[in-house]
Amino acid sequence: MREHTDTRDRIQEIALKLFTEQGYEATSLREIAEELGVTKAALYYHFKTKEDIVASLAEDQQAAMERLIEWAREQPRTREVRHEFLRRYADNLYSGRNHAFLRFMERNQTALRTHPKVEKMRRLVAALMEVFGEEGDTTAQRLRRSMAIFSLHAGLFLLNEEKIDDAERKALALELARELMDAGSGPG
Amino acid sequence: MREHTDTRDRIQEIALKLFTEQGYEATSLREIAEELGVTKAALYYHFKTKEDIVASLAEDQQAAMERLIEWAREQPRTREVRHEFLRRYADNLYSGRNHAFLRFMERNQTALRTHPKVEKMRRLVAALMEVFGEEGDTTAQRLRRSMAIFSLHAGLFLLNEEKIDDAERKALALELARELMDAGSGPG
DNA sequence: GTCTATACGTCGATAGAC
DNA sequence: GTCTATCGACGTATAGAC
Repeated sequence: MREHTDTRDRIQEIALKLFTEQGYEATSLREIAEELGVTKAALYYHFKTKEDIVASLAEDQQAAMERLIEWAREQPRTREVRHEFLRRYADNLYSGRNHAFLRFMERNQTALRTHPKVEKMRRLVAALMEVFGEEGDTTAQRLRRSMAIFSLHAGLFLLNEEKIDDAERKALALELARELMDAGSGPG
Repeated sequence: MREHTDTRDRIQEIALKLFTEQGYEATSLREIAEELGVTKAALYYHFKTKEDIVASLAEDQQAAMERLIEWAREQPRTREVRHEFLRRYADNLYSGRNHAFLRFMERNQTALRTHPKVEKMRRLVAALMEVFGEEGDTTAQRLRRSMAIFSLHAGLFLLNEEKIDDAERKALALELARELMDAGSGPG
């Protein structure tokens, strides 16, 4: 599909790290190149533009989220399915670069507001929040379902001072997400 | 205390709007000046630097939050006090520029990470989340108290598609915040 | 694939006239 | 208080050698 060099992967890794730590606009291609040990021009061999680096990062995560939404739509509307849905999303989040990418998105919402792939990701997150929504739901229920997804995102960084490992963090965030999801759904 | 011209106030208003909509770094002083109908140089008469505009916006909100934390520390640790605390914070948030400023902070976390007044504000938000913490609290409880504050911040923009007014939005966010705060506190 | 060199724009900020 | 004019630094991006 695409040529897959080590350098390309390292650019993604370093870019995501610096974008998250310092901000998207505040991070120049010069900085990325420096940390990588090459010049700016080398980056342009692997990526057409700065935005293109973000696009490449969004692509993997997008596929995973689309698959999860597709899965959820085919399932019966039961409490067990909703819990399994949250578990799958948490597994996805807490593995690989996925959580790092979502944190980057959340911390740089405005800077990335016109980025097509980021807009797509925002719509997918919104879809996650609504996939178990039904006709007669109240606004109070919608709020709780949204906050269920949100608590998974927030879990990792809200508890960063605690002396616990990621597995426990994930379990705690997931437990709260289930409570909120149950409170935001009808019976059954 | 300080000379208080109309222009100074309009600069704050327009800057906060553009910073929130477009991002802090993505908004140039030229844009602010243009929307105001003056030149960049005029801005520099009212504010020493770009960061100084942010600092001025933080100051009002900081005072209100410090007062609220001070108040909470003097109260007995009861359920009624915690609910009153949330109500006061929500009143503060949903009035004036306070909520707009916090949204701006959340959406531009990384770009503002080294800004002294913004760091101070982050510490104050953390203090709000911990002000009802006690010695033997579990991590699960801490997470719920944090999410209680967070749900007040999130309430306004998570429900932006709903056809309800701000008063109802506030009431719904407050109700969820109470649930989370109760779940994150000991009995009494 | 990576380099040097550079084009070209915009940024924040300042000097000095009015 | 606001202007014109300008500075130096840095940004993204490209051309062309190796």
